[in-house]
Amino acid sequence: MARPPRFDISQLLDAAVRLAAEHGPSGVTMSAVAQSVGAPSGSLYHRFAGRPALLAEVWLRTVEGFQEGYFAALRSGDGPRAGGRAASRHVVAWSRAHPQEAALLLYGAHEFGRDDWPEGHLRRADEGNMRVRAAVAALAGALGLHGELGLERVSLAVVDLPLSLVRRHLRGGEPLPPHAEELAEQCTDALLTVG
Amino acid sequence: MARPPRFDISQLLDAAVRLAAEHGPSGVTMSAVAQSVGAPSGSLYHRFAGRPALLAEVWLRTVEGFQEGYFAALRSGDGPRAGGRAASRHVVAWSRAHPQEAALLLYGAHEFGRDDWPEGHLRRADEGNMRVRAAVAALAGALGLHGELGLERVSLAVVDLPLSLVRRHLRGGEPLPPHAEELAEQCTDALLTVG
DNA sequence: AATATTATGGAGAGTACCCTCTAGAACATG
DNA sequence: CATGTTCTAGAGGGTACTCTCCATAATATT
Repeated sequence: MARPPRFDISQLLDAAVRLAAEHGPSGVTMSAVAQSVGAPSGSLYHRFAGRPALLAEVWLRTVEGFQEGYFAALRSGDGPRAGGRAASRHVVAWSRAHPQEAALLLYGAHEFGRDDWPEGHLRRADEGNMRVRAAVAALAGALGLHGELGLERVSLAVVDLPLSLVRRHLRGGEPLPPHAEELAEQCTDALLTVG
Repeated sequence: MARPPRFDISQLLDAAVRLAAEHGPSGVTMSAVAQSVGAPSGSLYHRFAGRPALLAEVWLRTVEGFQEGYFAALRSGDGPRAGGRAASRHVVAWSRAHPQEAALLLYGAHEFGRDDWPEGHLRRADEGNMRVRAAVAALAGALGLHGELGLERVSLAVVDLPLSLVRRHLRGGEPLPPHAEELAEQCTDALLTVG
Protein backbone atom coordinates (compact mmCIF):
# COMPACT_ATOMS: atom_id res chain seq x y z
CA MET A 1 0.00 0.00 0.00
CA ALA A 2 2.67 2.43 -0.90
CA ARG A 3 4.69 3.83 -3.71
CA PRO A 4 7.80 1.72 -4.36
CA PRO A 5 11.10 3.43 -3.63
CA ARG A 6 13.28 4.39 -6.57
CA PHE A 7 16.40 4.73 -4.44
CA ASP A 8 16.96 2.16 -1.75
CA ILE A 9 19.17 2.53 1.27
CA SER A 10 22.00 0.29 0.16
CA GLN A 11 22.25 2.11 -3.13
CA LEU A 12 22.64 5.41 -1.29
CA LEU A 13 25.18 3.94 1.12
CA ASP A 14 27.20 2.57 -1.77
CA ALA A 15 27.42 6.05 -3.20
CA ALA A 16 28.45 7.37 0.21
CA VAL A 17 31.23 4.79 0.41
CA ARG A 18 32.49 5.83 -2.99
CA LEU A 19 32.51 9.49 -2.00
CA ALA A 20 34.20 8.81 1.32
CA ALA A 21 36.93 6.79 -0.35
CA GLU A 22 37.58 9.47 -2.93
CA HIS A 23 37.20 12.71 -1.03
CA GLY A 24 37.22 11.72 2.62
CA PRO A 25 34.36 11.87 5.10
CA SER A 26 33.86 15.59 4.54
CA GLY A 27 33.07 14.78 0.91
CA VAL A 28 30.03 12.81 1.99
CA THR A 29 27.50 15.60 1.87
CA MET A 30 23.79 15.08 1.45
CA SER A 31 23.86 16.89 -1.88
CA ALA A 32 26.85 14.92 -3.14
CA VAL A 33 25.22 11.59 -2.35
CA ALA A 34 21.95 12.69 -3.90
CA GLN A 35 23.62 13.95 -7.06
CA SER A 36 25.74 10.82 -7.25
CA VAL A 37 22.70 8.58 -7.67
CA GLY A 38 20.54 11.14 -9.45
CA ALA A 39 18.11 11.61 -6.59
CA PRO A 40 16.67 14.91 -5.40
CA SER A 41 18.04 16.06 -2.08
CA GLY A 42 14.66 15.68 -0.43
CA SER A 43 14.63 11.94 -1.00
CA LEU A 44 17.68 11.51 1.18
CA TYR A 45 15.84 12.89 4.15
CA HIS A 46 13.20 10.19 3.83
CA ARG A 47 15.88 7.57 4.45
CA PHE A 48 18.12 9.31 6.96
CA ALA A 49 17.25 11.66 9.77
CA GLY A 50 20.10 13.91 8.72
CA ARG A 51 23.73 13.93 7.77
CA PRO A 52 24.97 12.48 11.08
CA ALA A 53 22.62 9.52 10.67
CA LEU A 54 23.84 8.92 7.13
CA LEU A 55 27.47 9.01 8.19
CA ALA A 56 26.74 6.67 11.09
CA GLU A 57 25.03 4.18 8.78
CA VAL A 58 27.87 4.14 6.26
CA TRP A 59 30.39 3.67 8.99
CA LEU A 60 28.51 0.96 10.85
CA ARG A 61 27.58 -1.03 7.77
CA THR A 62 31.22 -1.06 6.73
CA VAL A 63 32.66 -1.90 10.12
CA GLU A 64 30.14 -4.64 10.76
CA GLY A 65 30.80 -6.12 7.34
CA PHE A 66 34.46 -6.20 8.13
CA GLN A 67 34.10 -7.63 11.61
CA GLU A 68 31.97 -10.52 10.41
CA GLY A 69 34.91 -12.19 8.73
CA TYR A 70 37.37 -10.93 11.27
CA PHE A 71 35.90 -12.84 14.18
CA ALA A 72 35.66 -15.98 12.11
CA ALA A 73 39.35 -15.69 11.25
CA LEU A 74 40.31 -15.12 14.87
CA ARG A 75 38.63 -18.35 15.91
CA SER A 76 39.95 -20.34 12.98
CA GLY A 77 43.16 -22.31 12.76
CA ASP A 78 44.81 -24.46 15.34
CA GLY A 79 45.22 -22.65 18.60
CA PRO A 80 45.35 -18.96 19.50
CA ARG A 81 48.58 -18.25 17.67
CA ALA A 82 47.20 -19.48 14.37
CA GLY A 83 44.01 -17.55 15.00
CA GLY A 84 45.96 -14.35 15.47
CA ARG A 85 47.86 -14.93 12.27
CA ALA A 86 44.68 -15.63 10.36
CA ALA A 87 43.05 -12.51 11.74
CA SER A 88 45.97 -10.37 10.67
CA ARG A 89 45.89 -11.92 7.24
CA HIS A 90 42.16 -11.31 7.04
CA VAL A 91 42.56 -7.59 7.64
CA VAL A 92 44.82 -7.34 4.63
CA ALA A 93 42.86 -9.68 2.40
CA TRP A 94 39.57 -7.96 3.16
CA SER A 95 41.13 -4.59 2.42
CA ARG A 96 42.43 -5.90 -0.87
CA ALA A 97 38.99 -7.16 -1.80
CA HIS A 98 37.22 -3.98 -0.64
CA PRO A 99 39.61 -1.10 -1.18
CA GLN A 100 37.00 1.63 -0.90
CA GLU A 101 35.56 0.27 2.31
CA ALA A 102 39.07 -0.21 3.65
CA ALA A 103 39.88 3.42 2.94
CA LEU A 104 36.79 4.25 4.93
CA LEU A 105 37.85 2.11 7.90
CA LEU A 106 41.18 3.89 8.04
CA TYR A 107 39.50 7.14 8.92
CA GLY A 108 37.84 6.12 12.15
CA ALA A 109 34.45 6.80 13.64
CA HIS A 110 35.48 10.20 14.92
CA GLU A 111 35.96 11.57 11.42
CA PHE A 112 32.52 10.30 10.55
CA GLY A 113 31.04 12.66 13.08
CA ARG A 114 30.69 10.15 15.87
CA ASP A 115 30.04 12.95 18.33
CA ASP A 116 26.82 13.83 16.53
CA TRP A 117 25.49 10.30 16.04
CA PRO A 118 22.02 9.38 17.31
CA GLU A 119 21.83 7.23 20.41
CA GLY A 120 21.05 3.95 18.67
CA HIS A 121 24.01 4.15 16.36
CA LEU A 122 26.33 4.89 19.24
CA ARG A 123 25.14 1.73 20.94
CA ARG A 124 25.77 -0.33 17.83
CA ALA A 125 29.28 1.06 17.62
CA ASP A 126 30.02 0.38 21.27
CA GLU A 127 28.78 -3.16 20.94
CA GLY A 128 31.16 -3.85 18.09
CA ASN A 129 34.06 -2.36 20.01
CA MET A 130 33.23 -4.47 23.04
CA ARG A 131 33.17 -7.63 20.99
CA VAL A 132 36.59 -6.87 19.55
CA ARG A 133 37.99 -6.04 22.96
CA ALA A 134 36.63 -9.26 24.37
CA ALA A 135 38.02 -11.36 21.54
CA VAL A 136 41.45 -9.78 21.86
CA ALA A 137 41.41 -10.26 25.64
CA ALA A 138 40.55 -13.93 25.17
CA LEU A 139 43.41 -14.30 22.74
CA ALA A 140 45.83 -12.62 25.12
CA GLY A 141 44.73 -14.93 27.92
CA ALA A 142 45.15 -18.02 25.79
CA LEU A 143 48.64 -16.88 24.86
CA GLY A 144 49.63 -16.30 28.45
CA LEU A 145 50.08 -12.56 27.93
CA HIS A 146 48.64 -10.94 31.02
CA GLY A 147 48.25 -7.46 32.36
CA GLU A 148 47.60 -4.17 30.64
CA LEU A 149 50.85 -4.38 28.74
CA GLY A 150 50.20 -7.84 27.36
CA LEU A 151 46.70 -6.93 26.28
CA GLU A 152 47.92 -3.90 24.47
CA ARG A 153 50.65 -5.84 22.75
CA VAL A 154 48.13 -8.33 21.42
CA SER A 155 45.89 -5.50 20.23
CA LEU A 156 48.78 -4.05 18.33
CA ALA A 157 49.59 -7.42 16.85
CA VAL A 158 46.17 -8.42 15.54
CA VAL A 159 44.47 -5.07 14.97
CA ASP A 160 46.68 -2.03 14.68
CA LEU A 161 49.64 -3.55 12.93
CA PRO A 162 47.77 -5.01 9.95
CA LEU A 163 45.74 -1.82 9.68
CA SER A 164 48.97 0.17 9.59
CA LEU A 165 50.20 -1.94 6.77
CA VAL A 166 47.04 -1.29 4.81
CA ARG A 167 47.14 2.41 5.61
CA ARG A 168 50.71 2.79 4.42
CA HIS A 169 49.71 1.72 0.94
CA LEU A 170 46.15 2.87 0.50
CA ARG A 171 46.91 6.38 1.72
CA GLY A 172 49.57 6.63 -0.94
CA GLY A 173 46.98 5.76 -3.52
CA GLU A 174 48.75 2.54 -4.49
CA PRO A 175 47.10 -0.87 -4.28
CA LEU A 176 48.34 -3.43 -1.77
CA PRO A 177 51.43 -5.33 -2.97
CA PRO A 178 51.14 -9.09 -3.45
CA HIS A 179 53.20 -9.97 -0.40
CA ALA A 180 51.16 -7.85 2.01
CA GLU A 181 49.27 -10.76 3.58
CA GLU A 182 52.50 -12.63 4.10
CA LEU A 183 54.19 -9.66 5.71
CA ALA A 184 51.25 -8.99 8.00
CA GLU A 185 51.23 -12.56 9.16
CA GLN A 186 54.96 -12.59 9.86
CA CYS A 187 54.87 -9.34 11.80
CA THR A 188 51.87 -10.37 13.84
CA ASP A 189 53.56 -13.62 14.68
CA ALA A 190 56.68 -11.80 15.82
CA LEU A 191 54.62 -9.66 18.16
CA LEU A 192 52.71 -12.60 19.55
CA THR A 193 55.93 -14.38 20.48
CA VAL A 194 56.12 -14.53 24.21
CA GLY A 195 59.49 -13.10 25.11
CA MET B 1 59.67 51.08 7.49
CA ALA B 2 56.38 49.45 8.13
CA ARG B 3 53.70 48.96 10.67
CA PRO B 4 54.66 46.17 13.07
CA PRO B 5 52.48 43.06 12.89
CA ARG B 6 50.14 42.45 15.79
CA PHE B 7 49.67 38.77 14.94
CA ASP B 8 52.72 36.87 13.88
CA ILE B 9 52.76 33.66 11.91
CA SER B 10 53.68 31.30 14.71
CA GLN B 11 50.88 32.65 16.87
CA LEU B 12 48.39 31.93 14.10
CA LEU B 13 49.81 28.47 13.50
CA ASP B 14 49.59 27.70 17.20
CA ALA B 15 45.91 28.50 17.09
CA ALA B 16 45.53 26.31 14.02
CA VAL B 17 47.19 23.41 15.81
CA ARG B 18 44.81 23.82 18.72
CA LEU B 19 41.81 23.82 16.41
CA ALA B 20 43.03 20.83 14.43
CA ALA B 21 43.59 18.82 17.59
CA GLU B 22 40.15 19.63 18.92
CA HIS B 23 37.92 19.56 15.85
CA GLY B 24 40.01 17.91 13.17
CA PRO B 25 41.45 19.48 10.03
CA SER B 26 38.04 20.61 8.84
CA GLY B 27 37.79 22.73 11.97
CA VAL B 28 40.75 24.78 10.83
CA THR B 29 38.88 27.46 8.95
CA MET B 30 40.23 30.91 8.26
CA SER B 31 37.49 32.47 10.37
CA ALA B 32 38.05 30.08 13.26
CA VAL B 33 41.77 30.79 13.38
CA ALA B 34 41.15 34.52 13.15
CA GLN B 35 38.53 34.47 15.87
CA SER B 36 40.72 32.26 18.03
CA VAL B 37 43.45 34.91 18.28
CA GLY B 38 41.15 37.91 18.02
CA ALA B 39 42.31 38.97 14.59
CA PRO B 40 40.13 40.21 11.75
CA SER B 41 39.77 37.72 8.92
CA GLY B 42 41.56 40.01 6.53
CA SER B 43 44.79 39.82 8.51
CA LEU B 44 45.03 36.11 7.86
CA TYR B 45 45.23 36.70 4.15
CA HIS B 46 48.27 38.89 4.64
CA ARG B 47 50.15 35.90 6.04
CA PHE B 48 48.76 33.04 3.98
CA ALA B 49 47.77 32.96 0.36
CA GLY B 50 44.60 31.07 1.30
CA ARG B 51 43.31 28.21 3.35
CA PRO B 52 45.35 25.55 1.52
CA ALA B 53 48.54 27.49 2.27
CA LEU B 54 47.61 27.78 5.93
CA LEU B 55 46.90 24.07 6.22
CA ALA B 56 50.16 23.26 4.47
CA GLU B 57 52.13 25.46 6.86
CA VAL B 58 50.58 23.95 9.97
CA TRP B 59 51.22 20.48 8.70
CA LEU B 60 54.78 21.09 7.58
CA ARG B 61 55.84 22.98 10.68
CA THR B 62 54.55 20.11 12.82
CA VAL B 63 56.05 17.32 10.76
CA GLU B 64 59.40 19.02 10.49
CA GLY B 65 59.46 19.67 14.21
CA PHE B 66 58.80 16.01 14.81
CA GLN B 67 61.35 14.74 12.31
CA GLU B 68 64.13 16.83 13.80
CA GLY B 69 64.30 14.70 16.92
CA TYR B 70 63.35 11.54 15.07
CA PHE B 71 66.44 11.46 12.88
CA ALA B 72 68.66 12.18 15.86
CA ALA B 73 67.12 9.24 17.71
CA LEU B 74 67.55 6.92 14.72
CA ARG B 75 71.26 7.65 14.60
CA SER B 76 71.74 7.46 18.34
CA GLY B 77 72.61 4.43 20.42
CA ASP B 78 74.97 1.62 19.67
CA GLY B 79 74.30 0.09 16.29
CA PRO B 80 71.23 0.04 14.08
CA ARG B 81 69.12 -2.06 16.41
CA ALA B 82 69.51 0.43 19.27
CA GLY B 83 68.82 3.28 16.86
CA GLY B 84 65.56 1.67 15.81
CA ARG B 85 64.52 1.21 19.40
CA ALA B 86 65.37 4.81 20.23
CA ALA B 87 63.42 6.06 17.23
CA SER B 88 60.36 4.09 18.24
CA ARG B 89 60.63 5.41 21.76
CA HIS B 90 61.02 8.93 20.43
CA VAL B 91 57.74 8.75 18.54
CA VAL B 92 55.91 7.98 21.74
CA ALA B 93 57.83 10.41 23.93
CA TRP B 94 57.40 13.25 21.47
CA SER B 95 53.67 12.54 21.25
CA ARG B 96 53.43 12.57 25.01
CA ALA B 97 55.20 15.92 25.16
CA HIS B 98 53.17 17.41 22.28
CA PRO B 99 49.74 15.81 22.38
CA GLN B 100 48.06 18.37 20.15
CA GLU B 101 50.74 18.19 17.50
CA ALA B 102 50.66 14.41 17.72
CA ALA B 103 46.92 14.39 17.13
CA LEU B 104 47.65 16.45 14.05
CA LEU B 105 50.27 14.02 12.76
CA LEU B 106 47.83 11.16 13.04
CA TYR B 107 45.61 12.70 10.42
CA GLY B 108 48.03 12.73 7.54
CA ALA B 109 48.82 15.28 4.86
CA HIS B 110 45.88 14.21 2.73
CA GLU B 111 43.36 15.38 5.32
CA PHE B 112 45.13 18.70 5.42
CA GLY B 113 44.23 19.29 1.81
CA ARG B 114 47.50 18.14 0.33
CA ASP B 115 45.93 18.02 -3.12
CA ASP B 116 45.41 21.78 -3.02
CA TRP B 117 48.81 22.76 -1.63
CA PRO B 118 50.97 25.25 -3.51
CA GLU B 119 53.98 23.88 -5.33
CA GLY B 120 56.59 24.95 -2.79
CA HIS B 121 54.87 23.23 0.09
CA LEU B 122 54.54 20.03 -1.88
CA ARG B 123 58.28 20.06 -2.44
CA ARG B 124 58.96 20.53 1.25
CA ALA B 125 56.70 17.60 2.06
CA ASP B 126 58.33 15.37 -0.51
CA GLU B 127 61.75 16.22 0.79
CA GLY B 128 60.82 15.16 4.31
CA ASN B 129 59.34 11.92 3.05
CA MET B 130 62.47 11.18 1.06
CA ARG B 131 64.68 11.74 4.07
CA VAL B 132 62.62 9.31 6.13
CA ARG B 133 62.64 6.72 3.38
CA ALA B 134 66.39 7.02 3.04
CA ALA B 135 66.97 6.69 6.78
CA VAL B 136 64.75 3.64 6.99
CA ALA B 137 66.45 2.06 3.99
CA ALA B 138 69.84 2.62 5.59
CA LEU B 139 68.61 0.99 8.78
CA ALA B 140 67.25 -1.99 6.88
CA GLY B 141 70.55 -2.39 5.09
CA ALA B 142 72.53 -2.26 8.32
CA LEU B 143 70.27 -4.91 9.79
CA GLY B 144 70.67 -7.22 6.83
CA LEU B 145 67.01 -6.99 5.89
CA HIS B 146 66.94 -6.77 2.14
CA GLY B 147 64.33 -6.57 -0.57
CA GLU B 148 60.95 -4.89 -0.67
CA LEU B 149 59.67 -7.06 2.11
CA GLY B 150 62.50 -6.32 4.48
CA LEU B 151 62.26 -2.60 3.85
CA GLU B 152 58.58 -2.62 4.55
CA ARG B 153 59.03 -4.60 7.71
CA VAL B 154 61.52 -2.05 9.03
CA SER B 155 59.15 0.79 8.11
CA LEU B 156 56.43 -0.86 10.10
CA ALA B 157 58.79 -1.38 13.02
CA VAL B 158 60.15 2.13 13.38
CA VAL B 159 57.39 4.29 11.92
CA ASP B 160 53.95 2.77 11.67
CA LEU B 161 53.94 0.63 14.77
CA PRO B 162 54.79 3.38 17.26
CA LEU B 163 52.35 5.69 15.50
CA SER B 164 49.66 3.05 15.85
CA LEU B 165 50.30 2.84 19.52
CA VAL B 166 49.91 6.58 19.86
CA ARG B 167 46.81 6.60 17.71
CA ARG B 168 45.12 3.91 19.74
CA HIS B 169 45.20 6.12 22.81
CA LEU B 170 44.97 9.65 21.52
CA ARG B 171 42.00 8.86 19.31
CA GLY B 172 40.17 7.59 22.34
CA GLY B 173 40.77 10.89 24.05
CA GLU B 174 42.91 9.32 26.77
CA PRO B 175 46.50 10.34 27.43
CA LEU B 176 49.33 7.90 26.78
CA PRO B 177 49.83 5.38 29.59
CA PRO B 178 53.15 5.41 31.45
CA HIS B 179 54.38 2.17 29.91
CA ALA B 180 53.82 3.27 26.31
CA GLU B 181 57.47 4.00 25.53
CA GLU B 182 58.48 0.65 26.94
CA LEU B 183 55.87 -1.20 24.92
CA ALA B 184 56.79 0.58 21.72
CA GLU B 185 60.43 -0.30 22.19
CA GLN B 186 59.68 -3.95 22.86
CA CYS B 187 57.44 -4.31 19.86
CA THR B 188 59.83 -2.53 17.55
CA ASP B 189 62.61 -4.78 18.74
CA ALA B 190 60.52 -7.86 18.07
CA LEU B 191 59.90 -6.72 14.50
CA LEU B 192 63.55 -5.91 13.91
CA THR B 193 64.58 -9.38 14.93
CA VAL B 194 65.93 -11.16 11.88
CA GLY B 195 64.07 -14.40 11.73
C1' DA C 1 58.15 66.28 9.13
C1' DA C 2 57.08 63.94 4.78
C1' DT C 3 56.84 59.59 2.58
C1' DA C 4 56.80 54.83 1.54
C1' DT C 5 55.63 50.58 3.33
C1' DT C 6 53.20 47.20 5.67
C1' DA C 7 49.37 46.08 8.88
C1' DT C 8 44.85 46.34 10.67
C1' DG C 9 39.78 46.40 10.81
C1' DG C 10 35.76 45.20 9.04
C1' DA C 11 32.11 45.16 5.52
C1' DG C 12 30.25 42.26 2.05
C1' DA C 13 29.92 39.40 -2.27
C1' DG C 14 29.96 34.74 -3.73
C1' DT C 15 29.42 29.88 -2.82
C1' DA C 16 28.31 25.49 -0.82
C1' DC C 17 25.69 22.94 2.03
C1' DC C 18 21.98 21.42 5.46
C1' DC C 19 17.52 20.94 6.00
C1' DT C 20 12.38 22.01 5.53
C1' DC C 21 8.28 22.15 3.20
C1' DT C 22 4.65 21.43 -0.11
C1' DA C 23 2.55 19.34 -4.16
C1' DG C 24 1.81 15.58 -6.41
C1' DA C 25 2.99 10.71 -8.22
C1' DA C 26 2.82 5.64 -7.74
C1' DC C 27 1.32 1.73 -5.65
C1' DA C 28 -1.44 -2.00 -2.42
C1' DT C 29 -5.60 -2.99 -0.52
C1' DG C 30 -10.65 -3.10 0.22
C1' DC D 1 -12.44 2.41 -8.38
C1' DA D 2 -11.67 4.85 -4.05
C1' DT D 3 -8.50 5.35 -0.30
C1' DG D 4 -4.59 5.65 2.40
C1' DT D 5 0.34 5.39 2.47
C1' DT D 6 4.89 6.08 1.01
C1' DC D 7 7.81 8.16 -1.91
C1' DT D 8 9.55 11.64 -5.45
C1' DA D 9 10.57 16.23 -6.96
C1' DG D 10 12.44 20.44 -6.35
C1' DA D 11 12.17 25.18 -4.64
C1' DG D 12 14.03 28.01 -1.05
C1' DG D 13 15.48 29.75 3.70
C1' DG D 14 19.17 29.78 6.88
C1' DT D 15 23.98 29.34 7.92
C1' DA D 16 28.93 29.08 7.64
C1' DC D 17 32.95 29.87 5.24
C1' DT D 18 36.32 31.76 1.75
C1' DC D 19 38.14 35.52 -0.15
C1' DT D 20 38.26 40.56 -1.79
C1' DC D 21 38.54 45.23 -1.10
C1' DC D 22 39.45 49.67 0.83
C1' DA D 23 40.01 53.09 4.20
C1' DT D 24 42.93 53.79 7.99
C1' DA D 25 46.74 53.17 11.34
C1' DA D 26 51.55 52.55 12.71
C1' DT D 27 56.25 52.52 11.80
C1' DA D 28 61.30 53.26 9.39
C1' DT D 29 63.69 55.97 6.42
C1' DT D 30 64.93 60.25 4.29
